[in-house]
Amino acid sequence: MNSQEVAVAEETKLNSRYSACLLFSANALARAITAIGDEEFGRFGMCYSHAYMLCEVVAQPGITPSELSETLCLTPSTITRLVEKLEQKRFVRRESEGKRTLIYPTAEGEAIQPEISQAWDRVGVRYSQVIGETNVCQLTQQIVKATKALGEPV
Amino acid sequence: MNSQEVAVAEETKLNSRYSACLLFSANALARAITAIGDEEFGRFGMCYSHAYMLCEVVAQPGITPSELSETLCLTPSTITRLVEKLEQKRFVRRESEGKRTLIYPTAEGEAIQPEISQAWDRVGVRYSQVIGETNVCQLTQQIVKATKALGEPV
DNA sequence: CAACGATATTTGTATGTGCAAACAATATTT
DNA sequence: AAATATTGTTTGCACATACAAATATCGTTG
Repeated sequence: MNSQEVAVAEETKLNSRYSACLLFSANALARAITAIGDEEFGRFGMCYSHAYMLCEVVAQPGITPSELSETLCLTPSTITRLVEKLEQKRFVRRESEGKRTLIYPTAEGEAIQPEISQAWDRVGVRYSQVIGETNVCQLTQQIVKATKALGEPV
Repeated sequence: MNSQEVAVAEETKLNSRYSACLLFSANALARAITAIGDEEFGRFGMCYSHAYMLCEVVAQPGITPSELSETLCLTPSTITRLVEKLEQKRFVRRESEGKRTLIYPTAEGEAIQPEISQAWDRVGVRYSQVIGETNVCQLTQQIVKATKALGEPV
């Protein structure tokens, strides 16, 4: 909290400021972390979601959008858009099977996946440098816990 | 981590999976928290950023975009867009002063601000219900710390 | 087996956000 | 005092994401 925020906190309830703070810092953290990711994956013309998605497709050829939606914590429609982009870059291809869609890596996709993995490693190193290795684990665990709690029915 | 992710983790380096996990869960958390906020502020046709911005403008009439950018952890261009929307809703007005722009609340803006504050309270209550009161504080502190660390020059 | 409900995916539309460039005004240097 | 650099704000463009509606297919029930 900066001095301005503290001043505001005195006028209103501290409790609500905390919520505001959590909301903002959670988004700010996500943006800051994403920035590091995008910096690494930008050279492939990807964002972190594409990068993770490609790894999943290589690891599980024939994976469906629904499964990806679950794994990536993203809406099916978002998955479609991400797959489109990856398809346009010739890293994956789609195959219709009934009402489902199976997603397979192309040769190019398989070829580039190791580089993507290396980029993930670099991202990890950079997090640790900035946040501290133990903090990364703690933070991740706490965030995962909170996210799970929020994901459950209220 | 679900069973699929665990399987993947065994194939690649665990370390890099942790980074992936942090990146994703940070974004997932931000989305989940934002969803609660938007639910409360949606009735005003606002997102949480508008809501917080309006509170800041009421608290500090004549605040500039730069200052808001600092407080809200958002890019100046984003601030411009948010102010435009708030202006269009007649909650704030802009006044040019040299190269700066001063933002003032309108009467409507001042009138609605208490309702917004109440919405912030409700958001806080809902967080506590789901995540747990003590966890909210811990999580917020840890996130703020990490965000600050990431904001500093590397 | 035909009809209807459930599930999987895609498309249309909208939004918050950021980057880079364009302005506009102030500050600094020569 | 003129030229140049710096600072503050806005605009153009792009992107990840979500929601709601439209399709398409599958499963189930009458």
